[in-house]
Order: sequence, then C-alpha cells, then structure tokens
Amino acid sequence: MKVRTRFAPSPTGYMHIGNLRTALYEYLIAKSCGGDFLLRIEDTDQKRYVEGSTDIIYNTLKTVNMNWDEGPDIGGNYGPYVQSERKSIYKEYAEKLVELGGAHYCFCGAREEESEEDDKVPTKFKDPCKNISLEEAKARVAAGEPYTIRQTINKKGISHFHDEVYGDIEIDYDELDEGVLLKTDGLPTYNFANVVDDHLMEISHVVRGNEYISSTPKYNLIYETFGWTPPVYVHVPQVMKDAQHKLSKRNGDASFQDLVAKGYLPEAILNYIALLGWNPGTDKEIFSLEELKQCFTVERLNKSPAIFDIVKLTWMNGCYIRELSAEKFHELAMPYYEQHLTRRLNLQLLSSVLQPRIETLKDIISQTDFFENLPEYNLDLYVNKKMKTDTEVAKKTLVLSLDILKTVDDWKNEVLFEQLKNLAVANELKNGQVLYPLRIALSGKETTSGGATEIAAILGKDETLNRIEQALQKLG
RNA sequence: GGUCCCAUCGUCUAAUGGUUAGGACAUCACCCUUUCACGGUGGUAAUAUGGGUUCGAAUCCCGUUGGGAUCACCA
Repeated sequence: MKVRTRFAPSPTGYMHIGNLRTALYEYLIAKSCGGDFLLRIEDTDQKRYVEGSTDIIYNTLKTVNMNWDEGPDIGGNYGPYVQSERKSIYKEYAEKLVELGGAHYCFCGAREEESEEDDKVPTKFKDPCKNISLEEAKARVAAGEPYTIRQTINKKGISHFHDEVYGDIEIDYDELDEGVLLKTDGLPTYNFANVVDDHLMEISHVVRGNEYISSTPKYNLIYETFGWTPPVYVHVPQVMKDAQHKLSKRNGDASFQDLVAKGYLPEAILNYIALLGWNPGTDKEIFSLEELKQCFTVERLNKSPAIFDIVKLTWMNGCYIRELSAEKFHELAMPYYEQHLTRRLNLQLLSSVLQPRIETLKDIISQTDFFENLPEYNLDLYVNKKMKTDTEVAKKTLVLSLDILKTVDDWKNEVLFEQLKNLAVANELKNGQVLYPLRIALSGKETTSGGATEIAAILGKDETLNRIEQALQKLG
C-alpha cells in the first residue's frame, strides 16, 4: 500500500510552530519512502475561519520547500481538498452510518457552556435522543426539525489500538463520548470529517497531536462500522512554551511568520523543530530538508513533550547564517540596510564583518546603529586596563592616527590596519593603544562588530576623519 | 473528579539490563585576538521518589509524587 500522509490545518489565522512540525513529520514520513504528501483544508467551523489563512499555509509550506502532491490549489484524484466543499459527502456517509447503527439523529439543542465558577466536573453526556426510533427520527427530520447526527456507542469493554509512538493504548468504551458528527448546519465536526476524508483520500498514516489519543477509539469505531481499515496512527507530543503551558496563539507565542520577521531563516526554523521530539540517533544536528528525508524514521520520535527553546534556535540560526555564501548573506542583509542606514557606507565590507557575528538578521539593526549616528558616549570608554589606554593615551594616539590616516588614499581595511600597526611600532606603542581609542572614537560603543580599521573602512575616509576630530575635541 | 499519557543535566536529547550516564544549547574558565563575535580547549550540571525482579536497573514491574491531555454542534 502506498504511503500517503496529509497536513490538515484549519484556516484560523497563522502557522503555529507545532502545526508546522506536524506537517514536517507528515511530509517526511511520506517522502522518506516515496509516498504522497497532501494538503487538506479543514474549514468546517465557519465561525473560526480567518480570511487569508490559506495563503499563509501555502506560503509557509512553500518557503520551507515542503511541496504537496495534492491540494486545493493543484487538485488531485481525491478532491475536493477543502472540507466545506465536501459537505454532501459527509451527509451521505453520516446517513449511511445511521443505517449501520453507528450513529443516530439527535434533536437536543447545543449544549450550554457550563460556567467555570461552579466547579462541577465534566460528566459524560447522556443523549436522550438515542432512544428515539429511526422511523420517528426520520419523520421529524422530514418535517424540518433541526437535528444533528451523533455517534452511537453501544460497544462495551476495552478498545485497543496501536500507536507508532505511544505503543498499545487501551481505553474503556464507557469513556467515549457520543459526540456530534454532523452539525445542525449540515457540516461535519472534525471527529467525523477526518475519518471520512482520511479513508476516501486513502491516507495511510495519520500524524496528529497526542491530544487526540483519547478520542482515537471513537474514530476506530466509525472505521469499523463502515468496514474500513484504520490508518497507522502517529501521535506526537506537544510543543511547549514551558513545563506547564503549550505553545499557543492565545499566549502570543511565536508563529512561523513571527520568527521569520524576527530574522530567523526558514531553513533554520525547520531544522530546529525537526529536532523537537525527534532525533537521528547520531550527534548530527544540522539537517537540510533533503537530509531529513534520508534519515527520518518514526521509531525515533519521542513520547514526551518538548519545550521550544528560542535560545537554541537562535544558535542554530547563527550556524545557518555563517554557512550562507557571502553573496546570499549580503542579499538578505540588504533590506535591513535600506531600512536603517542612509549614510553611504561600504556595505559589502559591512556584510563580511556582520556575517560571522550575528545570530539573527534582526541583529543587524543593533549592530549597525552607530554607523548612522555616532552615539553620545562617556570619556570613560577610553579607559581600558587590558589595552593600556586612558584618555591621555587616547588623545595622543588619535592625533597620530589622524595625521597618518589623512595621507591614506587606498581606503581599505588591510591598508589601514598596516598603517596603524606601523604607527604603533614606530612610537613604541601597543596595537591596542592605537586601535582601541580609534574604535571608540569611531563608534562611541564599548563593543562593536568589527575592529577599528574595519569600521573606518566601512565609514569611509571623510566620516572617519570627521569622527576622530570630534573625539579630539571631546577629549579637550 | 473519571480516563489516558508522560518523567535523564536549566533546555533539546543519547544510552532498547552491564557506559567513568554520552552529545548539543545555555553557563563558567582559559586560548586565539584590533574591542566584540567566530573558532579551539576544559569545567559545572541529570536518571523525580519508594519498593520490588535481577549477579547487575536510567532501562523491567508496582506504588507515590509531579506534569500534561481529554470529558464542545473547536479542531
């Protein structure tokens, strides 16, 4: 049987990191063995629908290169791939399930939300409509009475199923809730739609969050009643924000697009989340999507929840930035330069200075601010014990540096560095006594990306001389 | 509350009865050095807990504790 997996998000606004990880695992399961990966939009709750969501889903999958073989936009042999367009299919199967005894018509109104205050524990819903005869129910439906179709669970005993990650799970049929399968509006709930669609679309492996473990026996019951074969189940643990809370939109936690906006590279994000709950069994940590396809196996999926660690993602992003070609890095940095820097600078050199030092593209902003405007700084900055400088030394060496720099025409880092090193030697000074004060004069900051001569080279001759003169004035 | 699930350094994890419990991030120290960063070297740091089983347990079993999930006309 061909391996077919699906990513089935609801279009509710944005791409959650946990969802993206689920999609990745689905993609890898299919692609590691030449199977199909498809995209299905689960929009059966029209109340939660958010305009533009499907584009976010498409764009996210495209930017991380997870291409789907079938989907709403490209079609396929199992369409339509949007659940709201499959309404008649669900109705047909729901009615069939009623005939088979796996469901019944229900005329109870929607259950009222229990107020949080009275701490009554949730109890299983006992549906009185279960006892209405099929004939009577059909008559009421024909008469136009609003109805839902609910799952009927008469089975007793223990249900068993196997999960690829959690192993064998046993749940008592008594625990199962006779949930609504087809809503009053004629649309199915997830509980029904996923079963019908996964079967009709010949999905072989269902990957989803482990919060579905407890309802899986209900789905199996539906498969059983229809005489269908259930898929292979792969329940994956949650991605957590901390030990108590899972990552959620409600807490304003990072989504894929938020992370990209914060300067993280899509490849790095994907690499990081692949390792949240899965490991290759080796020490290798940097994986391209292609490499993941080669070595991914469900056996190495983890059972326990994983906390999303932005610090480690940041490190990994730094690795990806350093691996970029100089050209590519410059291209990615350019929008940040354009937005934050107006001064004429040697941007190529700036990129080469920045690339090994930053961890997210957004770091560019804080690392380059002093180029635009020399910040106010305290003269204490010139005092550095290790460099053996203080304001007196600074005054002296800046004068010397200014003189020599005025004569330099070939304004390149190597040339500047050579000149100033020679100057230090000629005056029996340590390199640091010349270079440290110069860097302070040019940047006004205690630490900077790049050394004094690199900064000078980036700034250009005019502004460099200008800032040295300003510094000398400041030093009196 | 019922039911189900989970439990190794702060974090992500490796070790499928025998390891000085390994790696990575973070952190600390040192080296490199034109500040910072990169890079390099080294250090601190974990089997939640109590019982079994076994020659031997992080690993298997039971209890305890802690955490999570679920019990919607949401997915």
